[in-house]
Amino acid sequence: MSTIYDVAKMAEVSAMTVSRVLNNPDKVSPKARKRIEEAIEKLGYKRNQAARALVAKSTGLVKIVLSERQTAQDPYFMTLFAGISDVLSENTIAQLVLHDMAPHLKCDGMIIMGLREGQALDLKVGEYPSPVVLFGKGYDDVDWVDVDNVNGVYTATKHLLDLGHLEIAFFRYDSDEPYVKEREDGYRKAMAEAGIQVKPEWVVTDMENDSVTSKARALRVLRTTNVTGIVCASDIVALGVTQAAKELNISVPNQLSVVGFDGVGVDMMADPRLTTVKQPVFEIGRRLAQLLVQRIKQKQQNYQAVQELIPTELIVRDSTAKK
Amino acid sequence: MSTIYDVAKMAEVSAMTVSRVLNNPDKVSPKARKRIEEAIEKLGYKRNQAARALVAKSTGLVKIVLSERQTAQDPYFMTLFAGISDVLSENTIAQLVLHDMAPHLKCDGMIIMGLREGQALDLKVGEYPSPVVLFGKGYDDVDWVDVDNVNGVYTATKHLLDLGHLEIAFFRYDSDEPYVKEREDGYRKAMAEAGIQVKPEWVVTDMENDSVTSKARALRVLRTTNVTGIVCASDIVALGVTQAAKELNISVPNQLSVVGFDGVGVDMMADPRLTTVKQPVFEIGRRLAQLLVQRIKQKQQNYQAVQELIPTELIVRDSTAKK
DNA sequence: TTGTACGCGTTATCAT
DNA sequence: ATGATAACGCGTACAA
Repeated sequence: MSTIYDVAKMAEVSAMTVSRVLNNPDKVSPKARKRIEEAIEKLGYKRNQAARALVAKSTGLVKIVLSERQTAQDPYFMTLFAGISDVLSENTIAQLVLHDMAPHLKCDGMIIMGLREGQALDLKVGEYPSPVVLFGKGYDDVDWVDVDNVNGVYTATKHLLDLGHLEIAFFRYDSDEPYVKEREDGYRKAMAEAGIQVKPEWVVTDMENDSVTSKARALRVLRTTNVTGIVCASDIVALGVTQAAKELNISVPNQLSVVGFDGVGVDMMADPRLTTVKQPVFEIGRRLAQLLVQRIKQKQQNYQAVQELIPTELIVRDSTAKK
Repeated sequence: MSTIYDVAKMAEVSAMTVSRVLNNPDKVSPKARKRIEEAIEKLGYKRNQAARALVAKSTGLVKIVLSERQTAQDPYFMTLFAGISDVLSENTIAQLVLHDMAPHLKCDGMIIMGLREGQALDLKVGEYPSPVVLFGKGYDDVDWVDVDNVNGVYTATKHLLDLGHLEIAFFRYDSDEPYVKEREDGYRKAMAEAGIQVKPEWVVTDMENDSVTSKARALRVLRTTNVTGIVCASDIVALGVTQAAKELNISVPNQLSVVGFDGVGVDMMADPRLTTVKQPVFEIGRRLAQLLVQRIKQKQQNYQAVQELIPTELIVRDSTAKK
């Protein structure tokens, strides 16, 4: 593998001039530049990234941290990851996917999508030498990008209200992360605005985000209440609801309207296809990475944390109808 | 950021001894080692990967090359990618996702899943300084991993034959890649073994792997032939077939049995759920990466190309039944 | 067991 | 516009 010295020798200049052609071409005379470029071509010279990184004190590497649950099984995180990867690779930044912060490993930046169970994230400002971007609301003084959960479910609930539904339930599940609570807030906000008192039995929390669990709950609720609309904290929950309705011979959407949340594939697996609140997951991934790349390039100056809420989109399909 | 020299100073040894603790801990006296480890801890020392790479002439980087079509929109490639990423990251090898081979960029190895349209892959043995693993059958002297398409469809066809079907069609599509042809071969093999003459109108090639195209074709074929079983070159094709059957009031699986191929999500979106030939996509991704990592570690010795055919699994669901 | 000296390929600084 | 030199942090050969 040839080096700048080989190129320099062939072009009869010093290594420094070769380096200039690579980095500041306009600071080299056209004649010399042409000779050098030819030599580069002939020798098949490739920049040595390691050497560049060594002197630049950069690594060209970004860590992507996610919990074990956030894996290939989950199309949500795969899409997010694809978006991130897209932007990073555009910028020739390599990525390493990890399940913890791997503090012994130097990098130019980190995107944290989740941590290993039990690993609390404690980031203090400036504690990390390289920029960090979080997926999901985090500390006030750290950059993050999140979905606008409140507005998403608000819109979904309003959709049902507009269709004439009055008795609308919200099916949520337990989570240590705040997004489920936010979605509930969106529901409550829409109901309050419509002047409808939310009955306690309408807001049901289950342990798992899982269609079997959800189906069981739906059977229970549909038998004991008069709800005609159900807003779900996820498409998986909504899938369970459609299954329960089928078992009870309740027609969706004629007798029951159901709205999901996420829109990453499960929504299409339900029968009927779900009306859902779609997250622009790939775009969110891209945004996370863009923010980080920007930080890496601007290097430390101007540390006002950037925090963005990405809007969702209500996709109306076949699981909702007029009351 | 501290270096081995800082650690050395604090531990009152030479930098060399620190380096030994990092690489060959057993060649250092326990006392010195303990002091050094404490110093590392106190200083928060992190190895400089760039410096290591520079001297080791390695990059710690692998390129993943895929075509534009193979993106986030496609769960197949995302899953494959997730498998690759899984193994590489386990081995602390960073990855860069590209749409061409980026020859100006040095790396320790490459996994090629596809190339930009029109970019022919011409790999000559030993031409590439770093190891390459291909997804899909490639040159004889290059490592590759592929799905066992022939056996996959053979099994699927045999499944229909075992259910008593005799007039079985194969719906394929055009592709510049050989896998569709291989799937057809599997179909023909099973039919031949069963002693059934394949009629020309049974093997239908469409331009696109697309459910709309496929639906149109299915309408045509179902109207003009007596087939009771259709083996499809992909789940997307099979999805189109179920849609056509619904339109013609042909019951799947009572009047028509349909088998798909892939098993990456679309199979669950069809109504009824498809019997399909499932590829272990994530595992294939892992295997690709494992092979590459092995090559990188063993560095050039023993260059017998490794070529693996990964078996598929027939998943019987609701789209096939006895004739 | 431990240390010295040098090289890896590039770039920044300072000179010419 | 161009070049000489040092420095980046680590590993390896060799020496002690």
